[in-house]
Formats: sequence, C-alpha cells, structure tokens
Amino acid sequence: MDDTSERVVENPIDDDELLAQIAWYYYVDGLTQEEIGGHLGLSRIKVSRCLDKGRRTGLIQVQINSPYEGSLRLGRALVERFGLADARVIPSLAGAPRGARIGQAAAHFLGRRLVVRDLLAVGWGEAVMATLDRLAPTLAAREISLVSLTGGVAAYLDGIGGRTQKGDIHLIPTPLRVSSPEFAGALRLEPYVRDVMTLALTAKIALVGIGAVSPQATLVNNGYCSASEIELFHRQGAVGDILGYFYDREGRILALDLHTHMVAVDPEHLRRIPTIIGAAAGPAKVEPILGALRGGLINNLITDEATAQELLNRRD
Amino acid sequence: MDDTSERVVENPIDDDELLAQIAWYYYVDGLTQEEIGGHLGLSRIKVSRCLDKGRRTGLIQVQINSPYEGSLRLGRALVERFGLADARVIPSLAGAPRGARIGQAAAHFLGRRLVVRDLLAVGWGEAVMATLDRLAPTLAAREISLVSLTGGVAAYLDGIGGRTQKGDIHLIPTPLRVSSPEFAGALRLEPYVRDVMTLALTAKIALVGIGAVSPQATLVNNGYCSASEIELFHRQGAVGDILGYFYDREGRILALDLHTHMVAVDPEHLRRIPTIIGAAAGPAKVEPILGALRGGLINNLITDEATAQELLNRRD
DNA sequence: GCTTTGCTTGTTCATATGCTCACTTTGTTG
DNA sequence: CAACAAAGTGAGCATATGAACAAGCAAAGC
Repeated sequence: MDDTSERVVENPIDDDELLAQIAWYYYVDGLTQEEIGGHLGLSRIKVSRCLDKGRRTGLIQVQINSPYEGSLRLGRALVERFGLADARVIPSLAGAPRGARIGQAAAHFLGRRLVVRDLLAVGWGEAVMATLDRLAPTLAAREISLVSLTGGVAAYLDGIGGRTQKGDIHLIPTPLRVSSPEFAGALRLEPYVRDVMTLALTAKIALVGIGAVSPQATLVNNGYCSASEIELFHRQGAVGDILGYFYDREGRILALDLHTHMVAVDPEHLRRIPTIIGAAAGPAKVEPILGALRGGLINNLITDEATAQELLNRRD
Repeated sequence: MDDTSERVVENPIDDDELLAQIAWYYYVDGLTQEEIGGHLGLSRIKVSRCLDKGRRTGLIQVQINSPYEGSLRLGRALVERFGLADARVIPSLAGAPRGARIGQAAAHFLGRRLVVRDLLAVGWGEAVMATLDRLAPTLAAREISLVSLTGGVAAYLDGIGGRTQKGDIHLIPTPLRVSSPEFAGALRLEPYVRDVMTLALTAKIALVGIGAVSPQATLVNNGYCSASEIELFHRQGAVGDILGYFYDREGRILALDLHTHMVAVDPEHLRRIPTIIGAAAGPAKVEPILGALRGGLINNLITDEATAQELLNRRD
C-alpha cells in the first residue's frame, strides 16, 4: 500500500482548495510538480496549469519581505522628493500591457497593507479596476469590505462582478454625474448615500485613480464629460482629476461647475484617510500626478519607471 | 545606447536591495533569470543563487490567498474537533528535517497575521527558534517588536542573534529557572522583569513551543531539568509543558515545585493574549499537544500530517 | 441525429532552472 | 609574504517547466 497515492482519494475537493493545496506543496514544501501530481493523483501538466491559474488570478502572490521592497531607487527618490509615505515603481517593459502591470503592482502593494476584515475605499478609473481585478482573491481570503468613493455603480460592478467576495461591498447607488447641482445635492443628502460616504471616510486605506485632462480620458470615454468640456477645464488650469474633481498644477481643487454635478466624496475630505494610494502611469499622467503630489491629494504612488523618472526630472 | 544595460550601473547597491529588485523582476514581472541578469549586469547563475537565498532566508515568501489555505483537510478537522481558531498542517515528508519545516510553516502562518509594528510574544523551544529563524526578514521588514514570555536569555539570542531587526526586542533578563522560589519571586517582582512580562501580555499574538515529558525534552537537553525530575513529573501526571509549566492530560497546570522556581509568564495569564500559536510535531508531541488543546492553553496549532492524524484518532 | 463550438486533457518539445564540479577570489593566520 | 581556508563564480549537464499542438468530450444548435 503506497501511502503517497491512496491517502488523497476522498472527496472531489473543491477547486480553490485543491489549488491552495497544490500551491502549498509547490511553494512552501518545494515539491516538484510531478511529485505533487503523484501525491494528489493528478497529471503533472494539470498541476502546472493549476499553478499558472493561481498565479494569474492572484491567489498565489509572492511577498518580498524587504524594507527596500517599496523603495527601490526611483521609488525612494519619489518618497523623498514629494514627501510620500511610500511609492512603488515598476519597470517599464516594452511588451507588457501597462495597465495590467500597474494593477498587479497596486494589488501587491495593497496585499501588504490590508489586514483581515479591513475596509478599503476605492475610487474610479481604469487603474483602480485593474487593481481590483488582481486583488479579488486577497479580498476574499481576508474578508475585506469595499466601499466606493464615487457614484457610477455600473463601472464598479465591472471590476468586481462575479467574484467570490466575503466582505461587504458598499456602493454609492447613484450615477457619477447628474444633470443638475440641485439633484446632485439631493442625492448627496439621501441617507443611504450619506452613510456610504461617511463609511468610506472611516477606511484606513483608499485607492484612487488619477485622471488626465485629455480627450482620451476615461471620464470622456465613459461619457461623463465631453471633449469640449475637457478643453474648457484645461483652459481654466486643470491638470488632472481625482474622483471626478479637477485640480490645478498645485493640486488645488478648482471651482468648476462640473463639481456641483458630481456625486462623489470631495478629495478634501479624503485627506482624513491616512493612506491614500494613487495609481497611474504614462506620459499623459505626468502632469496629473505632479499636481496630485503637490497638493498632497495622495500620499502613496504606484507608477512605472518612465513616469517616475519624468516626475523627478521636473524642477518645480 | 541600449537602455536595458546602461540604466543600472550607479551605486553598488546593497545586497538586500539587489535581492529585492531581483525578486521583484522575477516573481512580479515574470522575467527570466537570464533577462534579469542582462538588465542588472549579473550572470544568470548569480541571479539564480540570489533567488535561492531569498527563498531560503524567507525574504521571498509566497502568499496563498485562499480561505482554504489554513484549513486543508486535516487542519480543518483539527479546528473543528478542538475548537481552534486556526491550524496549519504540513505534509509529513520523509526526507525533510521536520523542525525546519515546522518553523517555516509557522513563519508563513505568522506572516499572514503580523501587521506593521506589531508586537509578537515568543515562548521557548526549538520550534520557536526555528520559526524566528525563518521569520527574521519579515520581522525586519514590518518592524515587528519581540517580547519574551520566559527567562533564559541566552537561548533567545541564538534564535535572533545577528539579524537585522528594526523593532525592539524585550527579553526577560533572567535565567529560566533559578535555585529557590524566593529568588524566583524576587526576580518576578523586579521592575524591569515585571514590565517586560506585562508588556508581553499586551501582545496580540504569542508563539509558544510545546514540550514533551521525556528525557529527550529540550528542557533537559538545555540543563533546566534533570531526567529524574522529568520522570517524577510524569508520575505526577504531567503530559507536556508550555513556557516551562507542566500540565496534565486535561491541560491543567500542575502544582509542581519546579514552577515556583521559574521566571516565566504563567500560562493561565497567557490566555489574555487572543492568538496563542503552538508549534510542535512528532510522535512524542501527541500527548503534550492533546493536553494543551484540551486545556485551551493554545488556540492555534502548527503541526504535521502524521501528528495531526494521530491527534484526530484519539477518542477522548 | 448530426454537427459545431468551446473546453479540458495529455503529448511533445524547446527552454528555463538548479545542481555539480572545477576554478578563482578574498580574507585570514602563521 | 606565503599559504590556506572559505566563500564566490562560471561551465556543462540533467531535470523541471511551460507552450504549442492535437485529441477527446460535453453542451448547444440545426
């Protein structure tokens, strides 16, 4: 009776559980994929595929326990120059899709900060969605609750829809932008909306995207702003937006008419959250990031090498 | 000018930092070792060795973000049977040294629970030392402070000596056992000793070893007890010890003369700490673990398959 | 009933990886 | 300064791994 093969017949263990078992054998015990296969009654290739899946979905994540981890050269330079709490700079690799890699880096960054049953406040934007995508298993495993900082429910659902999610999800159940200031005001005063917004500001960590003032901005692509409005904001000194609020190059929120139509937490109030993580990269994001940094709208930054270098090159 | 090779000349980056950089490229960016070598001006083999070192020292740690991670079959069974908070069961592999693997598992377990600047209370024993060994990089990276639950300073120094350690280390500056109850009592009342013990009980997490009542026990090997004393304790119903205090099969601390000679936190007081992790494995540890479980002296267990199976086989 | 489509599974093979061993460097001690 | 030990380095090779491809299978559609 070969004890390596008969032990594990039992029930057709649930998928995730099997995956965790495999990951454990492989990474912690250092068994080879073939050995694991023998142990668990699977073909080597299947083990390989499970591992691949685990890595892709973020169920398996590598921790780098080094004080330097967050401060590799450029990151540290950013921290010092802009007085950030921490920064993560990912290498600018030619072939890889930038969005996904920023998301992965942000997920990794958050993975080290989120505690079991934590509450994470999330803003709006592509980078945020990419991050949530990679973060899903962590969120489930640690029973993290999410709370949105802005309206625009549909967009959020894309990012987190269909996933196993053990914590609660508190969405602001409104559009991001509505047709009149009065309507926006009324919505903001709705008890449920207020409650979610209040809850959001109790989070210890917030993750926000940083939008560019350009006709290609996600706000435009999603129909929340027209290209001509963007042009107008640009004339008025806007260099970027956070949570749909535009600010100038010093990071001061502008007094735009648009803002009165928004249903979202005011970036000024956001400051009550101790850790505000901004994620963005690319040439178009340099000015927006700079503004956000100068105004202290964020205190943690995830970006890539090229962008970081550009940020550091600017002489204020 | 090939930008992949000239970028990284700069300073002869400190070792850990280089390692972190390599780990990042390899695990997060998925570059091959050869590519990393080119990027950083190192030979492929050197990159390979760095990674190996990182894994061995625990600087690189794999997270398995699954609710099942802690509850793989046997673990879950233990949790249910003994009302534990959590349990980790490692596979019993023939060739591997058990102590080191228990240590690794415990380090991994703790890695998911320790928060930045946390305080970890540690007991005494081989398993604890093995764990601290593997945990060192995590401790440094998260600025974890350590506080000892027992005297016996020298032994602790072995486990943590020479490592980079960013948090504080609070040792109880006494032997584990002293010659008279009076002397032990006096030491326990020494302000500094009292302070450390009080501090220890404020920790959220404690890690303790579980000793067997046998002539091979670590307590004997280190000269704290004689084999004949052990024999005597055995006759009096002792099945195991925690922090140098022996208990019976129901986990009740015995009224042994020895205990009055000890300078260590009382396991009864230990209960104030919400998470008490016991680590031990091997046939000799079955009875000791059972006692500790029955008496609720620990509420988290790290052990191996064979031991877990044996624990579950016992009908109370 | 048959086909189509999409998914899972296993095979083959190129590649990535880690190990062994001989060699070099570095630091230490007489 | 020489001699030696200890750690570090690189080449070659066996092994582990992942990707491309092909076969099998099940559900959906005609």
